[in-house]
Amino acid sequence: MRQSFLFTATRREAPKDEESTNAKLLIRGGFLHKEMAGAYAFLPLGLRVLENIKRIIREEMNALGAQEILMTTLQRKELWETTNRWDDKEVDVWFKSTLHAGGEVGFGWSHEEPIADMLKSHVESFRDLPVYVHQFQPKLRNELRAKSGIMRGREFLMNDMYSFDSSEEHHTAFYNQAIKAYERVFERAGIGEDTFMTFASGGAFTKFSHEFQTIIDAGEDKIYLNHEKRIAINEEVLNEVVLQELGIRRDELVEVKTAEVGNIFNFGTAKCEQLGLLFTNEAGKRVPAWLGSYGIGVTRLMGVIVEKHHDEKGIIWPSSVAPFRMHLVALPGGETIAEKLYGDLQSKGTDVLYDDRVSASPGEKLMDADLLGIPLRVVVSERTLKEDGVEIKKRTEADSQIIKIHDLLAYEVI
RNA sequence: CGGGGUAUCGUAUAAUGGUAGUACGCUUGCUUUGGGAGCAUGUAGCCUAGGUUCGAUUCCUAGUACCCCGACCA
Repeated sequence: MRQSFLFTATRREAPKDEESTNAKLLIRGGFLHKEMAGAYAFLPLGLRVLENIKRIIREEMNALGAQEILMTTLQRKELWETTNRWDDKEVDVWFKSTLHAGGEVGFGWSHEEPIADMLKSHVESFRDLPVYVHQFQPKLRNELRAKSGIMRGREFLMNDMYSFDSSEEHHTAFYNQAIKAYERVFERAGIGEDTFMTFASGGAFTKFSHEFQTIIDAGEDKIYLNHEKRIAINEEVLNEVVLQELGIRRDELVEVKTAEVGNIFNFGTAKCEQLGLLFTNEAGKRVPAWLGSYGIGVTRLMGVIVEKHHDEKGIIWPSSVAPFRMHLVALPGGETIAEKLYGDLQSKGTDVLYDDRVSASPGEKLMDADLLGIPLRVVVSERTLKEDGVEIKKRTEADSQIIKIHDLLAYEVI
């Protein structure tokens, strides 16, 4: 893409109404537009990043055998009443509205109920199970306080997956596979090293749920972690019994601040029983399915990546989620060759942003390149052409090098 | 929802009970070109409603919006 074509502007200064690093940098770079507190629009560059994150998640969920669906944002009051979760006293994040035609609707903050209910139309027998479904759904939550940029919004994108199994054995096996899949997602998204599966409170159905917590200063959670053993415990379940069960001593754990990027939850058969998602088993009996619920805050994940990967100059995208793999920058004297290279790179299929702006000064272009954080910067200028070359510099590194022009096309962009 | 704070050109900010200034941006022109170029030129602003006052962007009250801490959550 030509940068002259991109309608978004970069900003020298962060908006005064943003405190969080992720929002400051993403708005300065033109990735995001703030619509209101807790609601951000994704502009072309931001959308590219978001789609890259979604692609990683989608691939891993597909590999688990989950089929992608898209449920509705509008939800039925009656359905949520069956699980006693319509009342604002039970769920305090509901956005609700009334229909002109009469009746009330809710805006989806979760989709466990609608999905389980929907499956009643499709699951009759043990032969129909397992069913694994996932979706990328905007969630609307009437939070009392939105904060931390896209790490905690009133409107955000979630990947939620649900597993319906016919037996505890199958259910547990899938649950454990899902843990691995989640670890791969965070690894691929560039935060694997600092993301830990964390034992958290399990609610009414099981002892534990499992959270995926990323160490980060801007985090809202506190966990107790043993790096070597990679055991992490949310402070909400930290007690002697749990420590003993996990075979770890309190003094082996350190307290760290984290952000929760994922959560997986075992509902057992209770939720399906409540909702009447029953199937006929081998013995001809009607029994409830085993339900697992698995969430990744996709937009939060993007925020966490920025919090994790930036410096004072801007964002440093992991290449797996970067809006482009290469940033081709034409500086004075290099315009003609840069044009040609852009054409060649495009025909080769390289994912490249080309700074062809004639109005921007060299300094401005270089500052913008750092701010946008594309992994590989390629500068073409009079200076590099004297050596019959282009300058390449990784965003993660301070030093640049000159390579020959014809070598650029063979350069493997990672 | 409890507590604290803020609101001034597009952005970031300053000052002021009586005429609102600066920087960046943007316009136009000339000169420039490897870390947000220079000179000139033009452009554009006091959140809303009440109150106090001869007079309010400024003081007071309320509202609204936004930020932070807490509580709650991907």
